Formats: sequence, C-alpha cells, structure tokens
Amino acid sequence: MPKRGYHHGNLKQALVDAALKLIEEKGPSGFTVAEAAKRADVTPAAVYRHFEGREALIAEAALQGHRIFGDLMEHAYADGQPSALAAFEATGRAYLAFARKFPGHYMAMFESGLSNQINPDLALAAARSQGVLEKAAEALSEHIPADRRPPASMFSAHVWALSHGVVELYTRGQPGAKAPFPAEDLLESGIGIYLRGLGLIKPDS
Amino acid sequence: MPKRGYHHGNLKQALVDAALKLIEEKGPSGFTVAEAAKRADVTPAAVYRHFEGREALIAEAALQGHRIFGDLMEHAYADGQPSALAAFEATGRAYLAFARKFPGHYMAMFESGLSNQINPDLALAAARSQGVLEKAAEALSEHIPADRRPPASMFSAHVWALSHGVVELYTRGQPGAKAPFPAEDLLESGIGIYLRGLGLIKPDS
DNA sequence: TGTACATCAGTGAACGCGCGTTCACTGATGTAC
DNA sequence: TGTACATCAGTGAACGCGCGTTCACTGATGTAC
Repeated sequence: MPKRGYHHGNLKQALVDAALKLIEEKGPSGFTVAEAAKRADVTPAAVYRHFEGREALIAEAALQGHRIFGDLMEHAYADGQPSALAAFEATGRAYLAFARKFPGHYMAMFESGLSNQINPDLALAAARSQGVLEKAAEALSEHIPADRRPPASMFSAHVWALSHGVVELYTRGQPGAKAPFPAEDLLESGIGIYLRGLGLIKPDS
Repeated sequence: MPKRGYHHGNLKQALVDAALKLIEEKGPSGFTVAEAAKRADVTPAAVYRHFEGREALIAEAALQGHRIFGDLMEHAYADGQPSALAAFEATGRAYLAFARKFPGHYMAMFESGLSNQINPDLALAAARSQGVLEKAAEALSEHIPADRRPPASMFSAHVWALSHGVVELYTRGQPGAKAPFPAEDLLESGIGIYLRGLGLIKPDS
C-alpha cells in the first residue's frame, strides 16, 4: 500500500484506476472527472496536475489497455506457435479473454468514441495489437493454395469483427439480455466453422 | 409539408426525427432534449407534451427503428425463399444495409444502452427481427445431416455477431479509421466462408 | 353562418444540479549549505 | 545534524454553462348550439 499523507503518492495511476472502474460501471460517457477524483480521495482540481483534461484521462486509460491487450495478443500468438492454426485461434480467444478481464480498458479503447489519433503513443499501441492478429493471419494464409488464397488482412478483419460482435452482444450482462450460449463457446465455434470454411480444418475433425 | 402555425402539426414525429439526426451526428449520449426541441423549432418544454422524458424519446426512436428493421429482415427473407441458403444470406446483408441506411435508428437500437425491456412494444419489436434471422437459420440447419447439426440459434448468433462487429468496426467513418475493405464485401465474404465451413456451399463454387 | 366555450399544444421563465475547468493558495517534501 | 528555501502536489472556492424538468400561462383549434 502506498503512503498517503497530504501528498497522494501515486495519484496519476489512482485516477486512471478510478476512471477504469467508473467506465466499467457506467460506460465511457457516464464517467466524470469529479467522480474519478472523489474515488481517489482527492479534489477535482487535483486531476489537472496530472492530466490536461477529461479526454486525456480517458486516453491514458485506453493507452494502458492497448498495452495490456498487445501483450496478451503477443503471448497468445507465441503460445500457439509453431502451428499457424493454433496461433491464429489463440489470438481470437485472447481478444475475448481481454474483454472479459479488463472491461473498463476495453470500453475505453473501443466504445469511448475516442480517436486513436489523438496521441501518437495511443496510435502506436493500437496498431501493435492489430498487427499481431494480422501476422497470425498472414502465416495462416500460406497454408492455402496460392491461386485461391484470399488476402490475409481479410481473415484478421473477419475474426476481429466476429470477436467484437460477440463481446458487444453476448458479453454485456444487460437485464433481459439474450445469452443463448456462453460467449466463449460462441466465439470458439464461430471461428472453428470459419476456419473449416477456409479449408484449414478437416471437415470432420 | 405539414402546416405550421402556433400548433406544430406533427411535433411528436418531428422530435423523433430530430433525435435521430442528432444521434447519428453525435451518438446517443450526445443527444439532448433541448437540442432536439430546437431543431423542431419548439421550446424544450413542448417535448413533455409528447414524451415522458428524454429516455422515452430515445425509446420511441429505437421502436421505430426495430419496426423498419423487422420489415427489412422479413422482406429479405421472403425474397430469398424458397432457397434456405439464399434467404439466410439475404438477412445477413439486410442487417448491414439497415445500419447503413438508418444509422440514427441503428445507434438508438444497439448503442444507446437502452434496455429493450423498458417498454413492451419495444421488447416485442426487438424480438421480431431477431426471430426472422432465427427462422432463416432453422430452415438452413435442416440441410445439415441431423447427427452433426449444431443448434440453429448458434448460426444466427454467429451471423448477428459478425454483422454487428463489421458495422461497429468498419462502417463508422472515424478519422484515421482502418477500412481495409468495404464493409459489404467483408460481411459477404465472411458469411460465405462461414457457410462453406458448415458444409452448405461447395468448396470451390 | 355566427358565437361561446372547452380542449389542448405550445410558450417563457425558472429551478436545482452537476459538470469541466481556473485560480490563488498552502502545506509537505526534498535539497543545499 | 540543523536550518533556509525552492519545488510542487494538493486544497477550496468559484466560474459559467447546459442540462432535464416543472409550472402557470396563453393562444389556436374544433365543436355545440
């Protein structure tokens, strides 16, 4: 536990953490500077010692999220190697696992309406995780005969879209929500069928 | 053009239309009662002659959206008949077409955070469009040998998720957005590969 | 057709609230000597 | 080790603003006779 007297010790991170909790609870637009400050036991004005404003705080939360996300994707990819197929599947699963485990980060990254271009660090971190999936797709596409091989960036876009859709529709526990299957199963089976469609899995395995 | 004197003529719908435009422009949480009133050339207080409050206005917008959406899905389904495959593919395309053509409605329906349970009419209208896709999936699943036939509600969930993901990620024209392929092509090809994976399309056709 | 009146869709002013942000300040901390 | 001082992370009060909503009201409309 960090010290706490008049000076906080690590207020910047405490504010980011508070913002993440708030975003998780009420969505990106339900989050307010004042409430984040309150949760960090600090006056609203103190926020401006560490951030230019509300948007900068959200951007920092998103940045941290992209870094974690990128790491997870890299590890998933590495664990699946040397099988191109296993690596590709693992990155898909990592997407959902991240959304589950870091919902505040996820929302800051993908649902806040914040542009990644706001800040070069953010743009870089965002590009990195996307790059991992594209790399995995690239390796996978080499297992398809060259004459009828669709572009690898298409695979990654498909899986990214499917993953995102599953998260948005079947992961949010809205009251009265439809949840026919666990999201993990839905994504796993969806990707499985998709890969079979690409001819990368045997029809009956 | 409706008359306009002291009385508006059709203020209720004018407010819904204004709300839809605003939501389209600034997102569901960027929309305000005051601005919707202004766009309809009316005092904010007038809104309360027709709606209980802000939320009720959004709910009405979402309701109208679900009705249009349901109709589109039904028509797409009917046009694809009697081919189960064509009908299924058509409903997928209809999803994206709706999101393109009625972005305000789409956002009110799927991005406003509004629960469909708020209002029985809304719940009904929302269930209807989902039902069409499920019906299409049901018919399709009968073309798969019964012993290795996954549940039809899974197909519809997969396609729904893929469609939603494509809309969210590749349809919103954010500055600096990644748009490797037209969303329509992405969805079309994704569903194609998926259906091949189900064994419903010939590998090389 | 003309008048009296009920209905009701709008107005305009006001409310309390919480927001993001600013400012001069003060108290704690760390460093130089 | 002790004192003087610069640094700086926090405070507390205040700002202007736009929000959703309420209220008593008024002017237009439609109907009964």
